[in-house]
Amino acid sequence: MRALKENEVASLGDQASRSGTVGKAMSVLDLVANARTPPRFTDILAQSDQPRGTLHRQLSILVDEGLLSLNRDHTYSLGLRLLMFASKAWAENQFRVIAEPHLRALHEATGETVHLGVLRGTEVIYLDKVEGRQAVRMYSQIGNASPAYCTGVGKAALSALPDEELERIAKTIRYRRFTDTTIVTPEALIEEAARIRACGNAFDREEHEPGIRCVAAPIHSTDRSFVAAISVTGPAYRVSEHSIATWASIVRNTASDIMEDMRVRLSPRS
Amino acid sequence: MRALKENEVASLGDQASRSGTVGKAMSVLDLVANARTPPRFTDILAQSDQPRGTLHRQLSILVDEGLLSLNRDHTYSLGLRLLMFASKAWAENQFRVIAEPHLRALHEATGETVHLGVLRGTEVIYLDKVEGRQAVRMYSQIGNASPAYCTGVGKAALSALPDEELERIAKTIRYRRFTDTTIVTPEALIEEAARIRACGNAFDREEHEPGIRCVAAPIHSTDRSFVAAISVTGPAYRVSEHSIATWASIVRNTASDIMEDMRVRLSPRS
DNA sequence: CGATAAATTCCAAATAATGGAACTACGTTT
DNA sequence: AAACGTAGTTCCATTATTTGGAATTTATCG
Repeated sequence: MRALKENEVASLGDQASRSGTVGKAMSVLDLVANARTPPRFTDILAQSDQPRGTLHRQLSILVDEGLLSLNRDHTYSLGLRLLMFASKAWAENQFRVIAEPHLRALHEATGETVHLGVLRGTEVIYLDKVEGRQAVRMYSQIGNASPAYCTGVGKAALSALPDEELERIAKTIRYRRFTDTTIVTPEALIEEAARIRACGNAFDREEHEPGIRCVAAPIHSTDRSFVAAISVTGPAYRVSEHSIATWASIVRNTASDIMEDMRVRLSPRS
Repeated sequence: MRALKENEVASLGDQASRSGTVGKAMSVLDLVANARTPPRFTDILAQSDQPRGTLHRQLSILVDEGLLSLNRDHTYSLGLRLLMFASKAWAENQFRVIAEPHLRALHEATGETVHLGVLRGTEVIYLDKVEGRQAVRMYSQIGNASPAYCTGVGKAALSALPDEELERIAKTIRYRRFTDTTIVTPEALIEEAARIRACGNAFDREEHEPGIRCVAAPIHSTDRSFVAAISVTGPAYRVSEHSIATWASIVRNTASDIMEDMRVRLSPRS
């Protein structure tokens, strides 16, 4: 059994395998989702802390429910029902709906790719994306989770958290150096958040991927229980430091327009 | 408790609320997903056959797991974790990956929107879409479920089912007349499937939406345990009956190319 | 402010999940 | 071809989780 102490904060971010049946089922889904290649029963068993019989039954249930699919070669992949759920989750997400026209406007103004991401634990989940030529696959990015500490959207969102929350999360993160400029300590991250609060923008200066530059600005609900961010991103060869600096205020303004719209449209009784 | 007889086929398609804890949880998700507007606790309670206490705890668990989110006004919406799962489900779906280049080629050849959908019970779920101008929102369609009996992709997929399966499903469907030409009886649907089998193409002649025309062709695994279809769709004002007829063979050929690719790449040990 | 409805908490009873072991299917080696 | 090993599946008494009615707290409206 998974050692899980009294004070189980079990905050999301890592694979939280709670005591409940649903939680266990989700842990199994996570295992399948995070596998490099569709795992076989034994592969999942090795990763999981559950006995054979139990795991097997859980998998069967997930397959029956359409959350997993069992391929002919006995490997498991995520099921189509998840797509159905996600499609509705996305289409009906009020925040996304409200932000959408602003994202389009921001794209018009800058000509570069615009992202909308929300913070979930130590990660940002991309909720929307507006780009010009559809060079990359559509659906790409949306739903993707990236580390918050080394992306423009992520750092902007973190900066909007209350101090204690920020500190707690900064300590929770397991830092990994992606490039020379990646932030790799809680202290540096908290400092960076202070800078972002001061100027209103987060910058990603090739901290996650070399060759990618980005300006972002935070968005939050009035009580900060919900934080998100928008960004403009582009390849370094096309987007100079100067362009980035120029866009900073437009991005900030777009962010506050979105917040204003949220305040109005998500007020008491909408 | 939900009356659910001995012979509970409980085939998917309608909201299958099984006995298991996970099944119940998914039923709750379905209720939220199918609500017109984010439901409050009481709204869900009214739809659900569960007692207050039980339902409330289930909702709490789903919120904790990130499958639902509880908005400030006490309404529930689908959670972001579903987006994360779906994003991986989509990106890693082998069938979709294999089909993708063929869909692109088909779009090049026709200039109209190409869809890829798989059959799930009485519905088709759109797995991919290739279109020219990104007039409509990206993400649109993908993950959407539509009735199989009145869409090109759906009818094509149904035609690929073994006879007994087709018959069983034809009887399960609850038909609804969308337009003048909508098929509304099991018999008519089975006849239509026979026609599709004979010529290799399904046509949607404004059966679901007026003003929309479509040619489709079925795709299936060798054992037909998995059936899908592709289609070319366009507005009637731009796409004549004649264009549709012209594209029929290209669509069929694309479908068989995809099947061939599947046979090769999804063979015993890939 | 008081009244009413909605949301949340509680805990003994009911039920579903557990997990070790036994069994089957399949592919590999001698 | 038989024996072996590995991967997958089934079984059922035990155990832990879910259940659900009622009581409590919190929000909403006149």
